[in-house]
Amino acid sequence: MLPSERHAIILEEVSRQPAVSIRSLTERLGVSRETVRKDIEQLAQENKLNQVRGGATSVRTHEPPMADRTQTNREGKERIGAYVASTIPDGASVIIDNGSTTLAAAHALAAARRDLVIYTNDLTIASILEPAAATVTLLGGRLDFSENATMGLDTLDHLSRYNAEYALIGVGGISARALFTYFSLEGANLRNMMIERSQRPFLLADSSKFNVVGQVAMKPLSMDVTLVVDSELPKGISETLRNQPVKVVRA
Amino acid sequence: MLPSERHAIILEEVSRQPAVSIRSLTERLGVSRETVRKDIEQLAQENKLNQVRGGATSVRTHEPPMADRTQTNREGKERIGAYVASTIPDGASVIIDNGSTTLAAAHALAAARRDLVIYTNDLTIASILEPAAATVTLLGGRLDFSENATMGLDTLDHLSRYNAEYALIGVGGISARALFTYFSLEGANLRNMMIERSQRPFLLADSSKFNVVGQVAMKPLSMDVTLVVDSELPKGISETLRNQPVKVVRA
DNA sequence: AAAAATATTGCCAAGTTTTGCAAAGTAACA
DNA sequence: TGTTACTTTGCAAAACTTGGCAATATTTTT
Repeated sequence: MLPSERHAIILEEVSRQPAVSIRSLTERLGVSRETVRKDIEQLAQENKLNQVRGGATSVRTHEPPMADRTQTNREGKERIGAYVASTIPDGASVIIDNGSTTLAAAHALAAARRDLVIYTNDLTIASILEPAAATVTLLGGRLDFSENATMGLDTLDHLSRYNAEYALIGVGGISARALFTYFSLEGANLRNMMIERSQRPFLLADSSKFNVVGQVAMKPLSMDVTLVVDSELPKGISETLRNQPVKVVRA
Repeated sequence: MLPSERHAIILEEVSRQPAVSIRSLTERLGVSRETVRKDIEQLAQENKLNQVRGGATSVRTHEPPMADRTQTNREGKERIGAYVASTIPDGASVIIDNGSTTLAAAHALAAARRDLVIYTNDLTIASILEPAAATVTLLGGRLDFSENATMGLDTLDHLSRYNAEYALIGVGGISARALFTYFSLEGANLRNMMIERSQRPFLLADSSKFNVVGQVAMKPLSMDVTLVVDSELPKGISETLRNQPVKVVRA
């Protein structure tokens, strides 16, 4: 393996992903840790990438604006994310919707898994999952800038062509009165179809969603789903769920 | 083994792979290290390949990564962008492909226009155009991370449902020999359809694309297009264009 | 939550291998 | 014999590996 070859490969990796580790590069390139480190050092001096502890990051400033939602009950979202990442095996196909909880799950997947086949309407999630994905398919449609995700009939139509093993779906609210609810019809329709298009759908709801009622209810569940929560469900809700094909898991 | 035979083999190897080592060539050719080195030295002088320590690399197989391309001939790209922004009226519908030249055009449009209806496969362009757009439709498909754009059959299929007044389309290269070329078949197919799907297609080519030949040629033009350039076209190219339905505009 | 144990990483200094370069040597051929 | 093409040789420079150690993260234990 020629030095110039290595440099090209390193740059390619770092342009495809936000970051690469020295560890992974030593395997990929078949050279020692030090050599990789020096390669990175060189490339960093040419401003082709940023050298960071343990590896390198891409030089481009591609930092999407993070909504406030990401911060509410962050720890709970991370626990939920870690749980689903441990459940989904390498190489699985996964549908992921847009939202702050699914974003946390995407982070966990990106760190833990490989060779996933991803379908998502969320641009941020699509970018994050690069290191863990064999392919990422972005669902087309009208772009909703506040969500940084696609929406609308085109998105539904595009999704309808796929089938995946897993689906990760956030909820707008979960309550005894209306069960799973969302804040827009488009969002509810999309999530309904995502459930139908997967063999093992996971609904993700951190505690900030408990007893929240959105304007649009989800269609009655036609298949078994797993609800992943970060803390115990309020009594009323868990009792209502008994009559539903919902298995509750506490992460 | 004749020198010319060796040269042919070396060039073939280097065109098949991004790089070859002297070591591997000595085995393949059955000659000494020094002979191979001198062969490479000669070929490098003829610009048939690049000499690097330990071997040789192909003179250019891939399009340079996006980060670099945005910088090459930036001023020219900006002039082209300003021109198309002045041509396209408020409220128009526009198809835009992914690329550094179209990115510059998107910047200009974002600053100057209102209420546009945008269709694009480029995530960066989609984000940039938020202030200028009534709606942005992102074409779905497999995400190409190096381009930050969607590609593939799904993208073609999604695009096929739309019609727009304008299209802004970059080229990989423009030459007298092969006319408009791209560096991937997927990219060429997508651009072909973009032209067909618009009433007034614009091809954008800054001077860094002149006399560059990509691997894939564009389909013969079936309708009138406007080619926007930032400086005078080389003689050979402009003469070849006389027989084509191409109107050339210098921005 | 703090502290201790463990693992990872950066950096440096040998030591080894590979490579580039130049000069001398050899073989083939007219 | 002289020319050309290639090989061989020798050496210095560059590249790569190895091992050690300190700094920094991470995990486990308390």
